[in-house]
Amino acid sequence: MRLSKMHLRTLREVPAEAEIASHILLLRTGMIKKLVSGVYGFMPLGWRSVRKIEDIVRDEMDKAGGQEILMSAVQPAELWEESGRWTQYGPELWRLKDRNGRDFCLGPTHEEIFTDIVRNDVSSYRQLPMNLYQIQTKYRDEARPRFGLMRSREFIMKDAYSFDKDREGLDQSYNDMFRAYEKIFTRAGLTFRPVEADTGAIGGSGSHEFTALSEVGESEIAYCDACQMAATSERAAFVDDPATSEERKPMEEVHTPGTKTIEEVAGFLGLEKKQTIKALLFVTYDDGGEENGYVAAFVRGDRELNMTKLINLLDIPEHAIAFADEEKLEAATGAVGGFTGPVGLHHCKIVVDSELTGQQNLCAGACKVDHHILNVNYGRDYEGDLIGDIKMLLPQDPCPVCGAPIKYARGIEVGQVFKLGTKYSESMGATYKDENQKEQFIVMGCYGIGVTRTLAAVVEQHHDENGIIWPMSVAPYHAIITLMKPEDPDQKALGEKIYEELGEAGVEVLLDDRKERPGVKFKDADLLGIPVRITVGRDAADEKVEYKLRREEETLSVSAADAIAAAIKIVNEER
RNA sequence: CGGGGUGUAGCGCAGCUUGGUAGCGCAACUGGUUUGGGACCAGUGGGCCGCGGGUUCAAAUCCUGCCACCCCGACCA
Repeated sequence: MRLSKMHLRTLREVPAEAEIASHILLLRTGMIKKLVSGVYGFMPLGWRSVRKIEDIVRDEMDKAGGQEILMSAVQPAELWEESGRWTQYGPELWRLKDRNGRDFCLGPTHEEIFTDIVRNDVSSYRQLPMNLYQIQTKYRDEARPRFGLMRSREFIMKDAYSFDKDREGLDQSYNDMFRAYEKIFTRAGLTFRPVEADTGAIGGSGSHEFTALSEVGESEIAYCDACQMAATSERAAFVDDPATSEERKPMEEVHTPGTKTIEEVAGFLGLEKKQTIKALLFVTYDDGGEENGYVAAFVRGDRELNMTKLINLLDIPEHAIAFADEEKLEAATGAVGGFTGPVGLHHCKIVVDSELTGQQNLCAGACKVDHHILNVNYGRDYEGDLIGDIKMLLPQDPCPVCGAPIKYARGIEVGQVFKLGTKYSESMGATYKDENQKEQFIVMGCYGIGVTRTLAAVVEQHHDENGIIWPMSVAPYHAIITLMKPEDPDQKALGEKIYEELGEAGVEVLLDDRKERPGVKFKDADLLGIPVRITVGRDAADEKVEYKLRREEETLSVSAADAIAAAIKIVNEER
């Protein structure tokens, strides 16, 4: 491609709307264009990189036994009603009506559609296992689109679904996908980490996220250097402090004026934070959005509540719970803001962190203004409706696997794999006949990769202050030939010759033949970050050029023939 | 959804406090001089000043309602 003919518009200045490197650089290189908040279009260079990622994904998916299909982004509400997600999914589901008032949505994901295909087409164990995937535009009406392609309302996703006879088959399919994902992200040039993840609203029994490490990432992962443990912060399990066997003392109400926070109470009474009980109060909503109950969650004073774990324990959708309005709650349950404890609460579901059941003589709120109770003991003084691990694993806490101190890192979630099990096949009736002519539910898995988010993650990990530094596999072009003076006959001839020969060798090459000053071309070449850079200038008459691989490498003065050979070699090694 | 900020030429911004009918840099176009790291000179074109309502002889500027966009938080298969 000749730059003089290409639709390319680079920006000299940083667009006001962008804050992080990938967003700034994708806009400055003219690779993406914003239409409205969270909706982007791809210009020639941007689209080429998207397709590079798609092709890596296709290649590895096909090798892992997947078959590519393409379903519509428009989905009828009926299927979502069958699975129960039409009401469960919440406002992120982009809903629309046709002219007759019939309900549809733009697919945020396609479990219902793929389950529907398979329940119609699959009837025998002989047809299983099967893996179908598509690369397609997805829609999620995000509350807050952010950072360009990182969190957008329209984005390109690869979604795959596996269909197996049983759990063992699913485990195999899941592992195949897991390995394919490792290859895909490695080929895309990402530094990433697979981490155990929560299954969220999509449901199911097991999941990993593939997280590209980055400070600007929105995912938080807890990991351990001493062993292989790595999990999202909301998923990471916690091993409770060992139960103590202190003698249980009688409860004692104490006057603790103005001590609303754990720090204040502990300080006032001369206790450690771990000797207290922290209360968190929530209101829950039914499907119609009406309030239908209260929840009080209790964790040890030195712990933090993990909302995801709480929601999973309660087994309710994410949007069905919110922090409670204190005054309303007080009338209904006896809770008092800042002085709520598990003793004396009523009309309220009580959720107790498992750790509290083994600890003696703790201090809790008395459900009475300016009062706390000492020596509260689980079993004797209060009980929970639900008991489980509802606390965050924080940095320095002991690793649940090996006990070493936990570390935290941030990252961009570029892919996720789920074991769905029979959640959708049961709700939607997807069955097959086994060898004994018995009807069985198909066991499913689903596997997503955010293609456009992966592009953003690659730029986030591969750039410097002058521009993008593409890995070969994802670069829009492999090489760029810069003509210093395109009107100089020697330069023009040599440039064209190199352009020809590289093209014939299968190298994707740009020829910068624009009538611009050298500085402009160099700045654009830096910004675009095409890996192989060949500059044709004053030594063109002697068939000599400058050759450079990426910005960190040295610039070499070599013959045109050597530059061509070097370019072909490196492109074939790294593509 | 809560808090904060911003909307003026394709991009980046000034003007608004103190109303008088819009300006700078970059980009674009013409001519000339330049030519190895975002050139220079001269000239040209381009604006419903986010949208509506109000105050006023007069509104980019003051009042008011709405909308859009960005950031923090809530939320996020």
